Amino acid sequence: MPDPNPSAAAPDTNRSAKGPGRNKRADAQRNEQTLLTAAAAVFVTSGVDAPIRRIAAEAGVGMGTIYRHFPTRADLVVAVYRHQVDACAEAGPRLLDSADSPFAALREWADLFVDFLVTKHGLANAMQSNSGGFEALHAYFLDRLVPVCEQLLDAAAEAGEIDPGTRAYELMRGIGNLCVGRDSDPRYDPRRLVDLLLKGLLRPRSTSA
Amino acid sequence: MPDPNPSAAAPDTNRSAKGPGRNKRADAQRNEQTLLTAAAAVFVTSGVDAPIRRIAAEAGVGMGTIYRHFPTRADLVVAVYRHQVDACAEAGPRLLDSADSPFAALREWADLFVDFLVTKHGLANAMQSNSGGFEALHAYFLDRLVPVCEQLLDAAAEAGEIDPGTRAYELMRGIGNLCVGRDSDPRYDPRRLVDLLLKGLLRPRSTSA
DNA sequence: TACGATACGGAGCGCTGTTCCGCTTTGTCA
DNA sequence: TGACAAAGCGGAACAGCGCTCCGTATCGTA
Repeated sequence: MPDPNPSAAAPDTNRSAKGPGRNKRADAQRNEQTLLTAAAAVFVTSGVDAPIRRIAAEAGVGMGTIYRHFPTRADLVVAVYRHQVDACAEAGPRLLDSADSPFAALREWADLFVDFLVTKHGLANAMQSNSGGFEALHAYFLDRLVPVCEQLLDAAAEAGEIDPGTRAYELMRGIGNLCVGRDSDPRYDPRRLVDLLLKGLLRPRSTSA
Repeated sequence: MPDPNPSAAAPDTNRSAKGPGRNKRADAQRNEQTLLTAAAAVFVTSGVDAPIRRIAAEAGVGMGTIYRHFPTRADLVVAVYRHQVDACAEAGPRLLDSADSPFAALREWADLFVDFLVTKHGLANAMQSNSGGFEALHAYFLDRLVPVCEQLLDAAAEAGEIDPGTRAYELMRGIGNLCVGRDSDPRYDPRRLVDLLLKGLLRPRSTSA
């Protein structure tokens, strides 16, 4: 959690009143984080309509805890969304350090990104009402993630692994489009196609060039 | 789930093969009609997601009867849709005979049409999957209803109640658009606006001209 | 350490979709 | 006409869900 954003009274972009509890008890804060992670995992496998019970079980908490932190399903989905955006954004630089190469980092990052898209697409359905808030979240998504993706692309290009020229927005949108459709048709695995897309970025290996 | 659903496959001009059961027992045929009428009424007040129990109660039948006739909710919604289209189409000429004037007939017809739109809009949500079948149903809707509306408009124009020129498709689409949104906000009553729209067609009464 | 305040867990309620089977109605045939 | 299989009906019963409520456990503080 690199950005705990402690007690500052600054005009916080958001969460000033609702976000990760500022004055909450330690266990409550822990549970909130646990819930966000667990919900994200469940969303990936069962969609954003997964039973509350299942999410509670995954997190190892009672249902009451979920309802206390996130009174409505939309609240939970939105919170997971933001959490995932943040996690994805923070993962970029970290992967760049830990992975074998910038391109490897990009592939790992894309994997996280695909997980996140499940939540993102589910969000649209879960928020048919207040579409205004949805657009704000989309803007947040772009602000945070495009630069990270850009950074990964640049690093890979600088390392000579891929040709420069492909832009982050375009790539992210392409990945996003590959992931539309909530069916679990075994004949269509978005992840496989995303990997293909990424491999397409690669320059021919020097051995063959 | 590529379900081999025969009802959505062929947009049969009408009931030649699937409609009100040809070889069914008399009581079964009666029940099917009763159900279609009852479901339509419930849809208007509670939307297409109304509990099956409520529809069964409205029709005065058991739940088993609904499931026997319409295995899935989509089946029921589609059947109601067709039924409503037919009813609306047949009501046009009848109202022209029975109402005080062609314009009065048009207003009454519009009232039926607004009821029907609830089902129509619900249909889009209920058929997110096989959108192909949906387009076929929409075509059926246009084929059957536009001519009827045209007839009503022409009759009113011929009687000198309204100015000629307004086309049926445009009017129907206008009414349809006034009815979007499923909220039961008391501040927005589509029916009131539709009535306004229709009054707008009227020529000034001869007394003032 | 002692004691509110805070948060937790999950049993319980009411609602839903869906199935299943004993009973009723219908159509037919002698 | 009466009898009898087949077709159809009703609704109890089951399973799964969202959501609430309150006795209990944990935390932070004096």
